[in-house]
Amino acid sequence: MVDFLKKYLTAKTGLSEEKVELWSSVFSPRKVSKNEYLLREGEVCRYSTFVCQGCLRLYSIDGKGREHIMQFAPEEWWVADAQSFSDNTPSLYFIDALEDSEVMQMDQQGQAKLLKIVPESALFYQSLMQKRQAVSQRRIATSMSASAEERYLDFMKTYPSFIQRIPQHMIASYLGITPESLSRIRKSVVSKK
Amino acid sequence: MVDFLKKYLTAKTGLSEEKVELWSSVFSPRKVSKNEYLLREGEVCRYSTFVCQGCLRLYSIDGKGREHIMQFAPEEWWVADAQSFSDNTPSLYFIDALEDSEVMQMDQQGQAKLLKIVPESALFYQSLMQKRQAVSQRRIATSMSASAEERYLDFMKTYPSFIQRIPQHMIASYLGITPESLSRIRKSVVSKK
DNA sequence: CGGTCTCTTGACGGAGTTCAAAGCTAGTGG
DNA sequence: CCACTAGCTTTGAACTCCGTCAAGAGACCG
Repeated sequence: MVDFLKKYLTAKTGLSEEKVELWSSVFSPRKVSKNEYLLREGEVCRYSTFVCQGCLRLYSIDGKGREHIMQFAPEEWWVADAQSFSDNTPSLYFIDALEDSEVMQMDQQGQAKLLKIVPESALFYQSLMQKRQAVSQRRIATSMSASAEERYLDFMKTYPSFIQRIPQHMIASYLGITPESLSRIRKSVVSKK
Repeated sequence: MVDFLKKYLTAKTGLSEEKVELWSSVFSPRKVSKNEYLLREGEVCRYSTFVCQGCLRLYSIDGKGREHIMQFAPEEWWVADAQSFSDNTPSLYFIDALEDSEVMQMDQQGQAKLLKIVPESALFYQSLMQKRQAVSQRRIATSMSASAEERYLDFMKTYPSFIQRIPQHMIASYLGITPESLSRIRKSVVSKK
């Protein structure tokens, strides 16, 4: 579990073994079983979470009680409500596990300590944040310009591995459509081929 | 123009006069006339821009030739394609001026220099980035859960000052609806009151 | 097995788009 | 300083995509 994180950090940052060792030392392993929550709306997000095994999701629930999935997080993904994590403000989001999962978690003190002992980490997290922002921007543009079918095809192309293991109705929620619509879209996509 | 930036930095960061002086020293003033471009799709975004006077917009153009506005930037706002700016990759976006404007710009070298001479700036930009991300997340959730009318009312509540000076069809573009729809929504909102 | 959760299918309705045209407004040049 | 044009906003009518509601078929788990 720790090894998975170390391997990831080495691959992504190219830092020395000692640095990677220090970096991963601020994380604690944790097992999360399916349907277990890591964060609920109204709570403060205490951890930045790295997924070693399994799959999590980040989502909100709107005024009409409907779920809207913002992010899926399988192996090698990070999840947190960054705003809540760094400002200690109550989160608007939920995080839970779609499968039995193994994760590594860092709290705020850990983050602060990490910045001191491995200053390079700041750059890494900044670039991570930037990529996340780029994805969000793209998603906004797509939700405005593309039809439900185009969005589904785009999703399949971008995250082909997600199709296998994530339930249809959750993909629908991510795409901003109903499960019924997604079912019809899939049918029509297949028949077109 | 420089003074406007200094005043802003002092208010936002509470740093000393000398630090603010150093900070603003990495910026260059620039006048942008209405409809002038600061960035086009395919170009690298060379500057992080702070608006002192006027109003800019950040938008994309989709495959069908339609504009989708991602952000308006009046006084005291920052605009840039952060991804392109830091990675030197071609941007997917356009930035242009809705009004004759005065801005302060910092390039990558300036940013690097700034980090050395005013380390506190890193925290500031990180938090800026985080807020931007929070706004994007919220916008995604809203675009999935709310009707066009709800989105318009939400926009009016969140950015009341924009209504006065930004053309309707651009607000429609920001909201992801057609100008015709926005016109009808406005009519119905007025008649309800 | 039995019950719950997930996916599919059908019929219908409604929010928003598209296309077309007409009024308004504001900027420009003579 | 007025006249003219180009762009912005409004309005109408027809259409379309997707949501809603309802019901049935599978699949998974205790």
